[in-house]
Amino acid sequence: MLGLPLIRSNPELVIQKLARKHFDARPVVEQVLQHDSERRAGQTRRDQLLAQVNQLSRQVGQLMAQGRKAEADELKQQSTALKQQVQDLEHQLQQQEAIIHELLVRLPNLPADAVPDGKTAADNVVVRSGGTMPQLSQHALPHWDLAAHYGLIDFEAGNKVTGAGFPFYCGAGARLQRALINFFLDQAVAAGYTEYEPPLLVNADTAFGTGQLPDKDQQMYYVNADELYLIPTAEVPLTNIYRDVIVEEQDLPIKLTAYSACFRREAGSYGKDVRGLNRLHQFDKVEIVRIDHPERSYSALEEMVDQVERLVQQLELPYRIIKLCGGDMSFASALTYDVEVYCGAQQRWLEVSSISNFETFQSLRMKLRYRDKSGKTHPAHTLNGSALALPRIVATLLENNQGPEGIRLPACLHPYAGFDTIR
RNA sequence: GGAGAGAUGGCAGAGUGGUUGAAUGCGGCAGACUCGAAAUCUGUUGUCCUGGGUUUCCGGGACCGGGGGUUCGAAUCCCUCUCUCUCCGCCA
Repeated sequence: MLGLPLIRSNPELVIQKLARKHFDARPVVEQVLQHDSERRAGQTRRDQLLAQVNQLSRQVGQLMAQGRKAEADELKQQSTALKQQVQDLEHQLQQQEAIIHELLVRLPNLPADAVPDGKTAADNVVVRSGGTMPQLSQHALPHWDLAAHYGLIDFEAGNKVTGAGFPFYCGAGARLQRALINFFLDQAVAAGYTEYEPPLLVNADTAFGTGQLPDKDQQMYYVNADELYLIPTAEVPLTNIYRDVIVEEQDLPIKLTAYSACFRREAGSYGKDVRGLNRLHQFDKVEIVRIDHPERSYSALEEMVDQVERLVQQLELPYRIIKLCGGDMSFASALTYDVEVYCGAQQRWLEVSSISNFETFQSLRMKLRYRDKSGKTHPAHTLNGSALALPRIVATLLENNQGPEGIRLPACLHPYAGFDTIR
């Protein structure tokens, strides 16, 4: 969420920047300002009254110690009279704080200045691209046909056992999953990220901290009996390790990585978008998370993009890196790069990674701060990215590398898979 | 799942109604000693909200797991929730 001091000191800037995300912030900002000034006035009054109460209580204590009970009783009555006022003010303050919080939580993050103008995905900007486009024959098959032909993925069994979007990987297909996960994790560790294995279920505070709650609750699977959410990405548990934490400035950056299964309800998706591996309810992903100093967070973002770029290069896939425009960015992000790979048989670009700087948006929600040399605390910047999400990588590897002898794997995967071609 | 114990500042650990934001120790920071370090000594050391001055300043308030209550006054008493530990049961 945005910080109250920012809104207080520069409401027009907030409104203006959120307009670039095509969000009309004016009504919310104005309400925030009004409730905030009322709240502060209320607090001042409450604090004054409480100071009196505290004063009286101290005097009562002294009088009692001296055995001057009658005088003490008189002061007690004065204090009791103040108490009702304090309680009323207290109640008002709590209400006001709740309202302000509700309002603040509805405001998206401000886009960075580097974010391109635009409303939809069509306005995104291709930053750079690489790799060579596959030369496939007319008879090239989409990955779902290839997966069936080589016995790599059993969609039907998944449908029966769970439902659509929960496939089984089998044989070389399962082995390929494991190979990719290990390759990605090894690469992340080599880049200085500490490997974690996170819980797959998280509580509501955690889901709130990274911004999944309250607005994206329909995208998460929810376990009623225990009030827990299945994670849509390892970002959620990883970043929340640092919820309510103050880190020392010299300990930044903090770099975390984890493999996890990810669960998404994907309500509202349909058609070719959900065919085969294109969009699943459960999928595997290696995530990288970084907590960094505000001055360094944008160079950190570039580093993370480079890291992901090296992965798709090693996988020998044609790719492009895209900077999302204001209208296409997520609620919590200040700047997002997507990495897409070209999937030859389907003849379409598929998003395999999304790398974002959230600046202080998540930190303010989860009270993640760092302490500078002078001892002051400031919200840290948080970033994360997929490095990488597996299903669309698998789809693209299968489609682009198909040939008469089978499906070739890129060299980087040979030691991990234990084979170089799927036959 | 059953029974019991507990949750205090970065850590350890006192504190059962009255200047207690909280003893003591460790750690951290600053200073003294030292060529330097160790040891020793001295001082200092939490977070958040808020008023005023407005770079280091001065005040008010809140916070001893979360929430609620009793009281003039609660870390201390009561209720409730969560979590941790020990024992029993079950189990990968």
